[in-house]
Amino acid sequence: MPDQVVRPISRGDQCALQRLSHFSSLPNETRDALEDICRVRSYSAGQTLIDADEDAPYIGCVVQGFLRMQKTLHDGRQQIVGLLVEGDIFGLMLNGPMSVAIEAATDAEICTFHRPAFEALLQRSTHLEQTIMLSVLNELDRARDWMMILGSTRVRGRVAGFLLVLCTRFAKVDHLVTLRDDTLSLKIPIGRTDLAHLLGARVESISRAFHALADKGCIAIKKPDLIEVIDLNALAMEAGEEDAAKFASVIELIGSVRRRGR
Amino acid sequence: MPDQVVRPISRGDQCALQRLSHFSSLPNETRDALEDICRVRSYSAGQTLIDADEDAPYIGCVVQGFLRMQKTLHDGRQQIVGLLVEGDIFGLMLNGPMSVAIEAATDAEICTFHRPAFEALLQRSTHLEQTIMLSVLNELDRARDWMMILGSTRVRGRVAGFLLVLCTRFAKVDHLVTLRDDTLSLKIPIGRTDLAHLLGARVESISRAFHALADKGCIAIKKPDLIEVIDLNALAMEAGEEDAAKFASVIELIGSVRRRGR
DNA sequence: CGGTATTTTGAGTATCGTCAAGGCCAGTGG
DNA sequence: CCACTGGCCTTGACGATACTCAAAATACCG
Repeated sequence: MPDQVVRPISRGDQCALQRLSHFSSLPNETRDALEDICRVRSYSAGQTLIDADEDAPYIGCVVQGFLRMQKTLHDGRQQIVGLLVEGDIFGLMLNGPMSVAIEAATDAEICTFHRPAFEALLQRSTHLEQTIMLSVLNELDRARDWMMILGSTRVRGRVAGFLLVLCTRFAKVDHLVTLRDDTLSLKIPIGRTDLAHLLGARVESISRAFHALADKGCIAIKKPDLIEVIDLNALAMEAGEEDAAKFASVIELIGSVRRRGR
Repeated sequence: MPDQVVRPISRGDQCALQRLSHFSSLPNETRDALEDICRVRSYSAGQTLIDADEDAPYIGCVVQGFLRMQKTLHDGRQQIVGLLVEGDIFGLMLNGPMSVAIEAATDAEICTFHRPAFEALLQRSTHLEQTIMLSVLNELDRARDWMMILGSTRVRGRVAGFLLVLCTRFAKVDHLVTLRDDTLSLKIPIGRTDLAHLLGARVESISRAFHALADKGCIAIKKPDLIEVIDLNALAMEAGEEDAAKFASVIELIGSVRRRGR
């Protein structure tokens, strides 16, 4: 395995920090200070960024790619407790070491901040502190979304819920969600195995659930990791979602992104 | 249903804010300011504190009792995404209304803070902001614990995991966990129905899981809501927990509390 | 003591986990 | 160019588990 690439932020990267929505609203001086203590690291899929029960060596912010937060049980079973995407901040902790490991689910690029320097900056900048607070609150909300999904008794429901979360929370990320000729396409960023660990099921059940949803006419499986949403309402129904209304806005959002993009 | 009781903080309550571990470390002036904008409210079991998708009218802190955070699905199914206990803070939100409803699971007493006043105070006191940050990070950690539990494929495992969380995270609360003559007793603060909503299963499955754990010699069911832990290791095994070592410390903690208590 | 809510039990069916085998695809090396 | 290989996804069969519906037992409260 090649050594991870580490380099200071350079001219080409400066837009990187600005691109992340969290930091774009910061005053310039704070952002400059952040860039000073920022190093860019590249990881390849499968690499471990932070071991469980290890002091996180730094505070990180995902620039590109997907990370998985996971806990391992004594019997080797693994449970994914969250996905980190572009713009997400990790490595914050209360006191002791955090209890989750962080691995690259895909090739990934992240900004890292030396912990003491970052915390010092946090003290000085109320703006930054609020930004971080928002990030944490947002993550808490996402964690509750995962709980909702895991609460579904049927695996079909959990997979449907996952797809809907992809449509909403991850809509703005990369090119995961696209709308083309009125068909909504989803690129699933993680493999079936990870999906199984995330949704609390076995790989086979996940596979069967996908095909069951396809048979019901909710989705079409173009490739294992490329899903077309045929009937959003039916999908929401399977997930037990309260209302498909909130997805209409998503569609609109996607549409506007597309219009803006070309 | 009787009107909820609302009253300003009074002499007898002043210890309440101090008792909450979060606030005890605050500088006196900040705590005084908090007490100025604090009102005590009492709710009885089943009352709704905050509706979903409603702007939380205040920021709250549980003084006594249990609250449940829950989301309701269109089909009436409910999923509990967290329990709030003594010392927990709720009502913080990022922008829009929060997406969870909060109800009293038992009779409860809470401190409420007028939102604008609280947020103003938050601006002025870095100490308070850090306190809140810790609280949120802690809650995030708990949410991940719930995810771990929900990830268990067997209901038995989820119930076992719930009992262990009760031993650890809720150990310091009220008199939920007691050690008497070397037997560890747990008082389960919520009924089977809520438990089912929390663990993503049906009431009947929860009941069967309890009795299955009893048959295996892990626990003894004295009353439906009163459990004796017979074999902590076996329980941890059922939950798939990494290591029972971390529970040894809990036992010790309980022991010390008991010693201190009498 | 009665009345209600909660918990438990039972029987039948659907779903899922498990084990095993097969298929698809990309990269490798002949 | 093709066969081979390894990883991932899918499919099938079977046993274990959980959900559903219904009813009984228990606890709780006045």
